[in-house]
Amino acid sequence: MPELPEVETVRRTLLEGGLGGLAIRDVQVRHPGAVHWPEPQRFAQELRGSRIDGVERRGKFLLLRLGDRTLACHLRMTGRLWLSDAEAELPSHTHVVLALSDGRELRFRDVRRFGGFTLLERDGSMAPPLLGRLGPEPEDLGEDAFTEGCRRHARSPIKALLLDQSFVAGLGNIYADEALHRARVHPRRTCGSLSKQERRAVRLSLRAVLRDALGHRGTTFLDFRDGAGEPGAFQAFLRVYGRAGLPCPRCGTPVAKSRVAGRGTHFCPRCQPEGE
DNA sequence: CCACGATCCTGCTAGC
DNA sequence: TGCTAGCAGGATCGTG
Repeated sequence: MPELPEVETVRRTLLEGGLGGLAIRDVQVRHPGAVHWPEPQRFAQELRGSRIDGVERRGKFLLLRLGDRTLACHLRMTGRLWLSDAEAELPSHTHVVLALSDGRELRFRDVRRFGGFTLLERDGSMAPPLLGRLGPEPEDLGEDAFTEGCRRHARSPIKALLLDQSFVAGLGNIYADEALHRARVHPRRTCGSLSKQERRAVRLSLRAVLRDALGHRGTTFLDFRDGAGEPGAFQAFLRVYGRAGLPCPRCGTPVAKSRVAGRGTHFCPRCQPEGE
């Protein structure tokens, strides 16, 4: 499940692969559900001939700058976006293919079909609603904003707040669990119950775990591949996510798993006590 | 406004 | 061994 470090790794590898400056020569929409706006025919028509001036990221959105327009892509659960030789076999579930001016292709594949593209209109309308109300990047999440978020959602578990993209952009299930473990805060603790020190620990842990994960080019738990088709390496450094029953690397207590905020949630019952 | 459950989708796997 | 029910979850929508 691509989160901030994975999407940023895709962005960097697409640029390293030379995507910047190429033009889109042709557009093939093989599954219409992968194009959220506009209708596939107009989508293809409008992209044809556009030059890719840059590749940016905001939260978990990849943003391809095309002159005065922007093509937004969200990978959701299983989306992949990568540069490929046109001759390479087309994998199953490849929903969109952009033929590029150097003969290669930018391909989008998404087994679970949750992800896809939105072409942002020049006037800013028809952006994915979320894109307009994304919270700050984790690096820019300050103490005051964190405190305010905890006040507004005082009765929610802290994990739910971390997953709320309008509070902070880019976190998903893996890094929410990992950050809370580093901060020694139980995922079910309510936002309103956190002390100033605990809020600070969570906020700084977010930055730390995302920085470490980016340094290892993201986590490949099942599906993730970067813009060159390569997996990440951070899965070897996960402390709780996907490690139910295995020893906590800090204290040796078996990692527990339960449901918090409707999500599978991993934590160390000793390092992250639920009470207090 | 806020909290939470259902929903989408397909592949994997635990369990019978 | 083979089948199936349940699980995985990011974001949205509807309900209370």
